[in-house]
Amino acid sequence: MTSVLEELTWRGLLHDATEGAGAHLAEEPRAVYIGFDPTASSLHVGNLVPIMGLVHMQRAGHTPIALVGGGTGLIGDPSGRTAERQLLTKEDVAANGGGIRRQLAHFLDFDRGDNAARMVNNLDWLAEWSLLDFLRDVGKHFGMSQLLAKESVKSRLGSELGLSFTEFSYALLQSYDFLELYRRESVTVQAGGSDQWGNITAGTDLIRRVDAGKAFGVVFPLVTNSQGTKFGKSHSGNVWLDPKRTSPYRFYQFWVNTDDADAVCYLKYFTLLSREEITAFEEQVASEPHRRAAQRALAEDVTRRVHGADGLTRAQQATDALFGGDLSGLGADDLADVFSEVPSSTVTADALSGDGVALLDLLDETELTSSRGDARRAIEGGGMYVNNVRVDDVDRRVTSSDAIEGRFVVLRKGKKRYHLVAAEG
RNA sequence: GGUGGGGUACCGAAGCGGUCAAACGGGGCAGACUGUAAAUCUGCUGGCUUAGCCUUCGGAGGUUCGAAUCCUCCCCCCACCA
Repeated sequence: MTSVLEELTWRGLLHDATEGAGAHLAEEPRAVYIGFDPTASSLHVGNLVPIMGLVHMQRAGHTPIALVGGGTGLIGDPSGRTAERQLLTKEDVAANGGGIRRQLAHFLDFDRGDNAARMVNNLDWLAEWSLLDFLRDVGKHFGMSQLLAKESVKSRLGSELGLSFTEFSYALLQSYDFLELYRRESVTVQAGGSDQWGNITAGTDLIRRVDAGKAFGVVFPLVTNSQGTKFGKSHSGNVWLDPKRTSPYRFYQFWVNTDDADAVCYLKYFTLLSREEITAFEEQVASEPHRRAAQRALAEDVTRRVHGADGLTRAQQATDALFGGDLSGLGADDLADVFSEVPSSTVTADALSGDGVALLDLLDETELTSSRGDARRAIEGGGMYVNNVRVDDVDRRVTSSDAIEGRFVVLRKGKKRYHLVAAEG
């Protein structure tokens, strides 16, 4: 058995662990679980740390169990939340759980003999409880002073937004999940983000009290970037693992754009590269930063895992074409291929004939600019390009002579944001 | 319930009868330099049919030639007292 906590430690993935967790995990194969909130039908890059946590557990010989909070998702976890949550419907939760399982399959092996990953849904056991039984059998073991002392509860009680009884009860449900998994699947370790520490230790306490059992908790750090801003957001919002929500191209670009200061850290977090390989990249970042070898390796590794070799290839082709600069060598078919990853809109071929259509009108149909005033300013500021040629006239018109092979016009704002306009009809 | 302070654009925060689409800072966007990085510097940052016009300063009325600024009522926050 390799020591999984040692592995997590050098990768910077270990934030805290309950006493004895390291020895417990080093001793023999265990079952480890992490809960995922089914608030959306897709996971996003913010979930990658816990996912990688499970990956490391499986590689070390433990059995990873992903719990989808079908029951708890109906309640909502107050941890790290400033306001009461919207409640999800049961149908939402069920559908979202299915999406999450498909994505986890890219990371975890669900077929591997001894320690295949498993997926469980806490709705399966939480739904069976009656309120009276739950209060008698589970609630009885929780002291109010301990519950009130939890950071997530304290901060919400102090704020004007308050905390409903529903969300307050969340810790009981999560604790009970741990107990249930301890009993039915012999799960002895729960992992999660550092914000889950309170919920996890509440679970280990419950197991000790009710079953006199030993259970452990391991938590990962919250990922930040060197700017101290939130990780996992791009200009278009969350970066999702679902290619329908975030195209492989944009996903790849998200990683390529990682700061130098964060690149090595992210390689440790999000890839399975060895210590030696990562050290080599660290040296490259220092000696020849302009090559951006670490960022490329990071983007390549993560994109391949999430979107497959095929998705990676398409993302890289698009990148080469777009950042190579010159579009003139590309035919319409190449363009269509490359830009399949990029947002697009259509215009009728008729509209482009003669005087064509005002660029401002064309931009109205895109998400490149938020208003005509915004579009005007972008052009005046020299930040707008047609077919990679800077536009210097606010009243620029786009005609059929701009359309490559009569089919496509490429709009670009700034260095990186592209939009493809297809002529139809 | 009483007293005092306050609600201004994405956020923080000035302004307290005209020169206010509203200082300044942050954030965001773009440009320059670079390496699709960071830092730095520059410009922009309500909408539109853009030398002009329209809608904004908690809400509704009012005074005035003219209101974010004055008055009335209402709503909401904060502090202290009860």
